[in-house]
Amino acid sequence: MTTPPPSKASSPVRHSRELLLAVAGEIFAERGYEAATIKEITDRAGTNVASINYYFRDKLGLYTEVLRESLAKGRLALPPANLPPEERLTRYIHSFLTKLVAVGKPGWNARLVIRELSQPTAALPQLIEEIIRPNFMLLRQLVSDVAGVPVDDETLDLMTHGIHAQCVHWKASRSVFEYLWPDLNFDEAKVRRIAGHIAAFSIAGIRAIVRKEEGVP
Amino acid sequence: MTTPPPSKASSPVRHSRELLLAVAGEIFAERGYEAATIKEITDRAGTNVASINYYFRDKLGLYTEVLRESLAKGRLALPPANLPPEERLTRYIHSFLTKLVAVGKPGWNARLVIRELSQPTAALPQLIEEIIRPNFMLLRQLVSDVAGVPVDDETLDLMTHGIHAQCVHWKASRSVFEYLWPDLNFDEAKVRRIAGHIAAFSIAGIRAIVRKEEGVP
Amino acid sequence: MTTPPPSKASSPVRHSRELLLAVAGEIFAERGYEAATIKEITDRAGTNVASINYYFRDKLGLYTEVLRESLAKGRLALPPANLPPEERLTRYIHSFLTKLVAVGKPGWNARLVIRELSQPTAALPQLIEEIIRPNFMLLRQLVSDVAGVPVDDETLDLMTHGIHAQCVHWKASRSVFEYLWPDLNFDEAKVRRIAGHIAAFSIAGIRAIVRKEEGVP
Amino acid sequence: MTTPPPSKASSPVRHSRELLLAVAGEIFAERGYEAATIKEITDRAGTNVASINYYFRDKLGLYTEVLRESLAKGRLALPPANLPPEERLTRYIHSFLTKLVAVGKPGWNARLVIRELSQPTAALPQLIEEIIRPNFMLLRQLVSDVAGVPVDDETLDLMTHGIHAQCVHWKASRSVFEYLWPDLNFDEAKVRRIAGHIAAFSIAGIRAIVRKEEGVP
DNA sequence: TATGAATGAGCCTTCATTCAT
DNA sequence: AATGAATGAAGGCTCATTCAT
Repeated sequence: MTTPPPSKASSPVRHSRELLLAVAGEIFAERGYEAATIKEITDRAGTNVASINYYFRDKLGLYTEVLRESLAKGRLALPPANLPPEERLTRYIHSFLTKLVAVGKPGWNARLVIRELSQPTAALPQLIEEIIRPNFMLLRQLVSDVAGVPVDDETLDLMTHGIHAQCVHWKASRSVFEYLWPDLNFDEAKVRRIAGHIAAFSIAGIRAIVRKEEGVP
Repeated sequence: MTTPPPSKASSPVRHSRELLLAVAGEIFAERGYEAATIKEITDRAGTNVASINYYFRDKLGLYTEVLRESLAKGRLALPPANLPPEERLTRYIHSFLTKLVAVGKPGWNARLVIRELSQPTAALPQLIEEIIRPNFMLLRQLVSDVAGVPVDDETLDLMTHGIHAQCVHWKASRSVFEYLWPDLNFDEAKVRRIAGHIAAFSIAGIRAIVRKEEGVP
Repeated sequence: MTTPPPSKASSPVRHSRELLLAVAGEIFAERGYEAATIKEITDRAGTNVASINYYFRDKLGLYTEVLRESLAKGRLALPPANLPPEERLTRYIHSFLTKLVAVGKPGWNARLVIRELSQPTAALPQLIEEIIRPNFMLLRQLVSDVAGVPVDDETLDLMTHGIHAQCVHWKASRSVFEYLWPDLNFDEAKVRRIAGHIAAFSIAGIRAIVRKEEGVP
Repeated sequence: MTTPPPSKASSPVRHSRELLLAVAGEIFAERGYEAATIKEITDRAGTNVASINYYFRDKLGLYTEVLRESLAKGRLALPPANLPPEERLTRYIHSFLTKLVAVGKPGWNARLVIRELSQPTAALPQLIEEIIRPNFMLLRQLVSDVAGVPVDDETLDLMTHGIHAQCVHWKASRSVFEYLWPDLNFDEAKVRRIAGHIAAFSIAGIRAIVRKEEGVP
């Protein structure tokens, strides 16, 4: 067989390949895996349909590669450890939300991930292991810190899910927002407002749940 | 054009049509509109591909009809007005959650709706107007009642979104749960537990937000 | 089997059948046999698709019946024998032309025949035997009378074809006329003008041919 | 869109494309647009149904291209100007007739054009502008020359139509000839005989009409 | 390194036809 | 006397994939 093309090496000129990935990201996010056609992708990238086979073996190979690029950008970092827990949680929520919806970001990274959740492909496990679970564990730790006292696992999970859900919602339901509130745009002030709200709302929630668990009336 | 077959009339024998709708619901929810094939649908329903044309004109007509049936089942009702606000909110959350994830329900109704959100078709506006907005307004009223005092619109919206998000999450992220916690099953006790948690968590959140708005330390 | 429906009997009420024939005539002439659909025919006639099977066995049966009705209307008669030959020929041409293009006639009878010629079906032989050949023989006789002297068969045929062609042309090329001369309409005066022209033109042609055959310089 | 394959360039190897066009010409002429199937065309050409999409986008694209090729072959030229008008007209008729029916020619070019007239598609206007009108104007000029004196427009048109009709008739009614005179074949002698007849017949007609217009008894 | 040419497989749709009622 | 329900067959079209160059 012919020598397959380099898969990761940083060769000097990999123009077409990069271009294909960028274009494919947009189109997969826009149309979904099934509805996207490699013809549209290669047309918009200015290459031949055969280039997909050349660079990525097939359509699924292209999709997988696109998704992997999204993953790399989806990981979140913990805020500085020296801050108070509430502040750390607030900052985490803010950076999560920023990654999801802030203007100026290429929106398709997150949209692709959202779509994968409602219409999983073979790539789902990798997605979960590489970003969803790690991010969840981070958030779980922050929630635990805010609680301040040991909380049983199930309760901790429930609270973490709740906060996670409140963030993801703004991306997942975007089509509804665009329909119901066409003027809504996620500039920096708006993102800060929402993040602040979720944090305050949830911190109160955490405290209440903890108090109840401890039997405090 | 002649009148194809009746669209709503309760004639005594409409076996094939009903069957097709049920089967199509499952398959559309499972695979998505694009990936679903009418051949698979008609095979599983034991009819001929031409039956789609006969009953629903084409694939999109079938999908539209399926979605419409889901809509009819998606509307929620307000809990009894004589209960205290917190209890009413709790009950609303519980019935919402039940509709979304409870075992024994044909899960595809809600899954279809979730999917529409991440991959909207022309049917989205109808979906929004007929169930999403009405349900949102109901929940918004309940939140307002729990707050007890007038709250500005934006804050009220944010709180409502937060609660809504915490509920929907359990359906929207189901594929993740099935992967991470394969044993998780939404029996009645589990649903009650989750609903109770969301309610307690959120009621505390609402109160905190309200206090903060009022300038109470 | 069930008793087939009466095929020719003048039963009191044969509404649907008549209607189907009329509608089918228009549609077959308009679209051609292949492109016409029995659904469109039955829709426009207000009956069920199965009615075709009931009355005419199948699509071809319907077409055949329609064509036969056209045939019955396509036969021409000889003008009175006591007129001079030139006058008889002129009148024949006029009545032929009238049948073909005159306003007020349901145009599809002739159009159907024209179409059959360029796209013959199994019905062609019947069409030829029942109207084309008889009409041709009539015209041939008139040409012979105008010639006045015996003419060899081939020449007689050529002349007859020529006159026939000049008449049919106005129907066969109608789509071209409608495009090039949109205002052209075949009212009585116009038809008379054209018929008069063809007659005069052809009578001169016949005489010239005859003279040449006779060796007259 | 990308540039599909080149449409006119004379690349060295365009085997499949040419073959498809030739085969399609025959089949469209034989069956008509509706009744022709791309499967039959590609089978006979030894290619895959998808090749139609590759080369011509779809069935209509193929048909359009086939018709365009026919157009290019349908234009007639004026006979040498130094000949007497009668001789020029005779030659024109002969070359027209040759193009229409002479043996050895791929008969489908003209048959396709005839068919377009009785069953017009969207391609009709182009057909008229590119060959019918130009040819008509040529013939009209020749008729005018034979007349020798100015003739009013309507009369000139009528005479031109008459001659045109006499020629086209041999192609348009071919199915009738094949039925009534199975032995008839259009060898060179026969075509010459017919052309000579039409010319002589029509020249006499022209002269007679002109005389009548001038009031000569 | 990259692509033009070509195709197999499969999908949606249409349509004439049938049959029980 | 007529039709509602249903379907087999086939058609056009699309699309991912391959392979020689």
